[in-house]
Amino acid sequence: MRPIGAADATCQLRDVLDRVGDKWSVLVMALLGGGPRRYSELQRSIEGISQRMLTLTLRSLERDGLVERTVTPTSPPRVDYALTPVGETLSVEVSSLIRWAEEHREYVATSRLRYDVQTS
Amino acid sequence: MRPIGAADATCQLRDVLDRVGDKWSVLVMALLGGGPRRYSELQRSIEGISQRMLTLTLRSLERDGLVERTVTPTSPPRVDYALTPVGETLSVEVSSLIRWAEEHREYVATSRLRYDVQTS
DNA sequence: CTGTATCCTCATGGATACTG
DNA sequence: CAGTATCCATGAGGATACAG
Repeated sequence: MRPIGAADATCQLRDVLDRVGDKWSVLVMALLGGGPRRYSELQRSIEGISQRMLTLTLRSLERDGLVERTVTPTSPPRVDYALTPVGETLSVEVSSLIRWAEEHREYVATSRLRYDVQTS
Repeated sequence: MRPIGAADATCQLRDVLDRVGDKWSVLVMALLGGGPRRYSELQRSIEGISQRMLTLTLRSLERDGLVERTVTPTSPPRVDYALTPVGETLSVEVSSLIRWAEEHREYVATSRLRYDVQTS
């Protein structure tokens, strides 16, 4: 069996997983799954994200062809972000991951407590 | 609408997503989804993981109640790792994420090329 | 074989200030 | 409003050596 995550030319699983696994992409994708959003909406909706990271995250997602950026050159400018068709398919996965996290965070918290007690 | 990822006591989405989003957990979970594995099997199967990170990843997953560790005190010792029932449910999500990555890595690669060309 | 212990590097990402 | 530019701290994670 070929090692998983092998760094050869055909399998750049790592590349894609790294992007999905960064700190903010999952949350951004999930939000855009609910429809297009403006830059400021995203910033308000995502607790704790800095301007810098929101921009970097959106640029990466755009670069990967998952998000589309639309500028309306009014004054002040308006920029909307929306999922591309492929982005939609990823947002489905991502939403289901978030649902898992919500459904099991209590179990995880309890497990951690027990583990920490037993190993201390 | 309450911000997603809010850091209050009831919503520790961040906590769980951080664990899932680290560099190796996803791959470990996916492998264990195929059944119990020995420490050395995991190390061989995951391209590029260091001993340190494999151990840390397994400890975290165990702490979260997602993986169970079984020591057989032979000489040399044998240690098997298996998913817990809740771990199984996560490994399903994770496998489906990996499948997405495999199915779309070509699209992502192409998108990146185009983006880099256009913005250079 | 299955780890632990150190050391050290580098990239992630936060804070802040500034701009069209 | 929607960014960019800079600086900087932190910690994730690799390399290596050692141990039960």
